[in-house]
Amino acid sequence: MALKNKSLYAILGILNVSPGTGYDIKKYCDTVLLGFWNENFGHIYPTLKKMLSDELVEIDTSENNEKKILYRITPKGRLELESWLTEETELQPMRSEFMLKLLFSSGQPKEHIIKMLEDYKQIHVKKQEKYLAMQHDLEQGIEEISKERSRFLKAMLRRGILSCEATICWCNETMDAGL
Amino acid sequence: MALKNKSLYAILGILNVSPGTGYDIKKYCDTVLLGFWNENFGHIYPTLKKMLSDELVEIDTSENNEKKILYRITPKGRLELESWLTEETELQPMRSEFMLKLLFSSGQPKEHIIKMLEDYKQIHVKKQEKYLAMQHDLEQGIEEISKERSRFLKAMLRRGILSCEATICWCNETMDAGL
DNA sequence: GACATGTATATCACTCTGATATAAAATCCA
DNA sequence: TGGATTTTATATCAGAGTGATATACATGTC
Repeated sequence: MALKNKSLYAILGILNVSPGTGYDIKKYCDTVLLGFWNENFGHIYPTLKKMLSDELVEIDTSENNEKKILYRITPKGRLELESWLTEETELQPMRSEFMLKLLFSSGQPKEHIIKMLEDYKQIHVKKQEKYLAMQHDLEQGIEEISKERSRFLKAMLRRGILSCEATICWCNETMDAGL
Repeated sequence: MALKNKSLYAILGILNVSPGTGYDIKKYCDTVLLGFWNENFGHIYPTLKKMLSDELVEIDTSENNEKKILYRITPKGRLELESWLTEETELQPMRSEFMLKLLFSSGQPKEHIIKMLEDYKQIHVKKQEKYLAMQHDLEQGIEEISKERSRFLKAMLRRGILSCEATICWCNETMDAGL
């Protein structure tokens, strides 16, 4: 199977919520997707152009702001999104620079390894706090979202919180064990 | 800062354990690194060539198996590895296709979403079982490794186990909540 | 002896990344 | 009012990283 452009599906999914510019798509990834999906302009714009020629998206001409290009998903695009949504997801390979570095740190002084773990822990403590705050806001209903979508967002937040929890626990455990 | 070739550090770290071929490096990633670090031949071979011209590695001519190219880390390479080992590690962005798909599945039938979660859970149950078996083997001392390195391997395994645990818990919780 | 698997190197098209350039509009604040 | 900064917006580039594929010899096995 040929390599698949995954950004295409992210874009279809986002435009299916509401039409938007390339910039909007990037912003959506950085906020709503809670860091679970990274996207770059250097990939968004060329992909949008390709999607346009493949008729998966079209340009919304209602708002003709010269510079701004508003994309909308087409029925063909919705079909493509649906087919991705129903197909099985394979686990993608990981590249954890931290874990790589840790394994090769067996010769490093103990204090340095403890510092590594402490820094890593702090990053996840901060991340978890951010998720908890967002969870709180979502429960207070500060932002206007449909009940349906809010359930999915809550599940994603919960995932982030549990994942940080596991990492923090592991850091503590590993530091207590003396490496 | 320019984009950094991380494979270079993985290769330096591996060759610092013992000299090896490009093939050995790939095998090390697939086994010892427990899936925490993915590497491709398509990147290993060109990177090794570049490292050779940068004098970070050299060719071990003791075993002249014609076809086989045995690389060894140089003092310059060891210096480069050391500098990477002591510098801070930033958290790299994530791309979880599963989480992306989940968020866009709010319109899908409930049974389909439950199946998605169940499949995802099973993948992590299997993965955790594999880690547990390896942990058991390591404790039995089946493989010959130094005490020092074994401590680091145990920490990595523990990380994998806890991470799977968190994912499995989240899947159960999310399925029980009915979405 | 045929067939499959493992070891080994290499290349290709394509995906993805982060830096950088450019410029207009909105916001800040003094 | 005006200057400075931030936000919005598009675009390109070199280089990192991916997975498929080709080739070929060695080893194991049935």
